Amino acid sequence: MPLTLKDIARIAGVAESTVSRAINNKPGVGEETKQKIMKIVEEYNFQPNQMAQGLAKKETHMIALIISDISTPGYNKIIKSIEAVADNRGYNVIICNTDNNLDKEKAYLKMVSNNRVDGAIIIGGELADKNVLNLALNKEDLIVLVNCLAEEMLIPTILIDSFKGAFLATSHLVEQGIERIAIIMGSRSDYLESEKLNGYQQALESLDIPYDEQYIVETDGSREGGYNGFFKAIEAEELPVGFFVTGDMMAIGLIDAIKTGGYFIPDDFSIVGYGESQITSIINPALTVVAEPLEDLGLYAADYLIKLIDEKSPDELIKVLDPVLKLRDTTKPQVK
Amino acid sequence: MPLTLKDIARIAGVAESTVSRAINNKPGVGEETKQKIMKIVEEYNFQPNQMAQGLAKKETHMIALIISDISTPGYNKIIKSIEAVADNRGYNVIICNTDNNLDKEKAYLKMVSNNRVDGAIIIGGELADKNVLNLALNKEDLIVLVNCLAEEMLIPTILIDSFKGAFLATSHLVEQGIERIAIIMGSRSDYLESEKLNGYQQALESLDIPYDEQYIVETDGSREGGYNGFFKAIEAEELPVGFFVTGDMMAIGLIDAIKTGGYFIPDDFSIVGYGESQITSIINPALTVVAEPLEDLGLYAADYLIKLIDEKSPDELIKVLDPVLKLRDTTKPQVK
DNA sequence: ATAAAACTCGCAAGCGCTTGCAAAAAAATG
DNA sequence: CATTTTTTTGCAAGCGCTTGCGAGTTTTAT
Repeated sequence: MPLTLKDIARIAGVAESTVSRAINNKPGVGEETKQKIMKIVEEYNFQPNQMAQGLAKKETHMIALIISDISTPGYNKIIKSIEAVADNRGYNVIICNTDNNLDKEKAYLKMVSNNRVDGAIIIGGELADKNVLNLALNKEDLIVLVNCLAEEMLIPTILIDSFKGAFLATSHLVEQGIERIAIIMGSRSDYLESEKLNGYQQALESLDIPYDEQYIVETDGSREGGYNGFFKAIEAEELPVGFFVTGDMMAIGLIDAIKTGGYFIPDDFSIVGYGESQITSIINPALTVVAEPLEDLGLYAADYLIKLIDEKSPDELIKVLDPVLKLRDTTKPQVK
Repeated sequence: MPLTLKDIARIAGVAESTVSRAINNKPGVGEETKQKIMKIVEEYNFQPNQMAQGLAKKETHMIALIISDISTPGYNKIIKSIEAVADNRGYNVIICNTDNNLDKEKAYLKMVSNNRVDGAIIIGGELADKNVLNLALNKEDLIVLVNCLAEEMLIPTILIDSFKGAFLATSHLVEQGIERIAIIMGSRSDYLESEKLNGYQQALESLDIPYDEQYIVETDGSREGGYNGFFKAIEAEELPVGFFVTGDMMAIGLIDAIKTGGYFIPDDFSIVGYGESQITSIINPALTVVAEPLEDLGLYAADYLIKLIDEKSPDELIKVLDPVLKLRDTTKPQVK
């Protein structure tokens, strides 16, 4: 049976309130008494009951981490960094896997409006459903969105600049001497995907390279999608020689397809991927990618949320992080 | 401001206690009153304050998930399945990444002895440090160990039969007509690794194949370890033609090494890996592995812990799950 | 009909902590 | 030294819920 405040108070020969104040560094307790109390707290390794504290203070020191699917490659990095800063600031993070189930999502969001957690971080795609958010949340609920956007809702959001990433990727291919570049992407209706498409287009445009709809292959984002995407892409009148592929799994499929076709990378085709799951560095050849700073993403998100909770409102509502190009083995300068 | 029990009681025109009993399905409240109350609860979407409930009942409905490193490939599967059953049974899981830091681990374990969570699941390697466990835990603390062993401590444990897995792997290689099999493994001092070594030996022995210390390569378990392991292994007098490699990352390194050496898989060397991170199915050639039923692992662990919490003590203290062989492309029958 | 048993329900205490307020003690002032 | 000011401390209420117990009500048995 753990010790209680009362026990400590009795041992120290002071009132509970004094102990409480001492522990929480509140003013109104003499230096001497404080020392004495802290020594006892130390000695008995006293830790206040979080439930009671939560009840009294109406804060839980917990944040919810709402994700559609924990196993998404790369997300573990985000989770890890979120956990790290949370832990560091005295918060626990409880993980909420929604399996893309709106009901589960709503239920989890309810946790924040019911003050079961102090706030929530929502990661990923379809989650930022406006209706769901509207329905489940109150005005004063604290949440931050990561890598997804709930337009018009004025919800703090951290995201990685997909446009810039795509721009980088495409420019890089062009710099290698490639002009016929196909983009293998997920659904255009996904905001982040459409941003990538924009970046791709802009890059081409700014380099005076004609843009050709034939080179745009929309897939379901899966490995198979990438695989089939290759064969779709090479149906174009002029064979594309560069690929910008917007997702890890698609990239893997694409590489499979290219190899299956008997071609070589990067000799026959150059590829730039997008994302930074471990996988891409492991496959052979190692994929040149636009890497997302996932740790930073988690870091900012957690920091932001905790600032919100501590009522130190952060500066910007939307924080955009820059991706960086990681050169590996799927691109190389073309010899003309 | 969320509704409270008192509000509901007022609305329903009954006492708080009655509402409480109704909500918790406790006896002592008439069917009619109960209906009425439940209707109101429904209508107002009332959810009891978890803090208060926790305080009063001394249970938190939270379990801690203590892991050395969340990003370990494959662990996301365990986490996901744990979260799934926890959610299903009305528990939240809070994740605790220790970074292999014993102090952090101790701190997290304190959460259970301080009743901040109802129990904990500890996943993975060095965590089951007897001293730490002893120090941090009380007799009545509820924890279950996953894939690690705290000998002599009588702590419920779920693990995957490494011995059997290694046995399977080795036998499979032998069945392909391979006799000179090297094992690329992590540290012998790791319990699970040593079990794998045992399984390997036993398999050879049972098939009357001589066992040769030269074929045993101990590494640090990393990708580089696997890479270097290959070159170490082929120093043997007689070239091994089969490899049993006990970890994903090592397997990747090993494959790299073999390719670098200009050899082909599975023509020159056959490989059986161990583990079931996504990675192994993605690399080329896809790795034949002893797959660990990670989802089941999480599932059992969570179920076990919650049973413990609900005081329905499960049958066995130690549950051993069987791994299965997944045939892919790194082994094939040898033509003699 | 009345006594006994069986339910239903409400009162009130308590879970362990925080915090406003007042009392007591210490320090500063005239 | 008395008085005011400041600091230190303790009392007690309250956070929202659970639960033992007793009062009130209904049912069953006699």
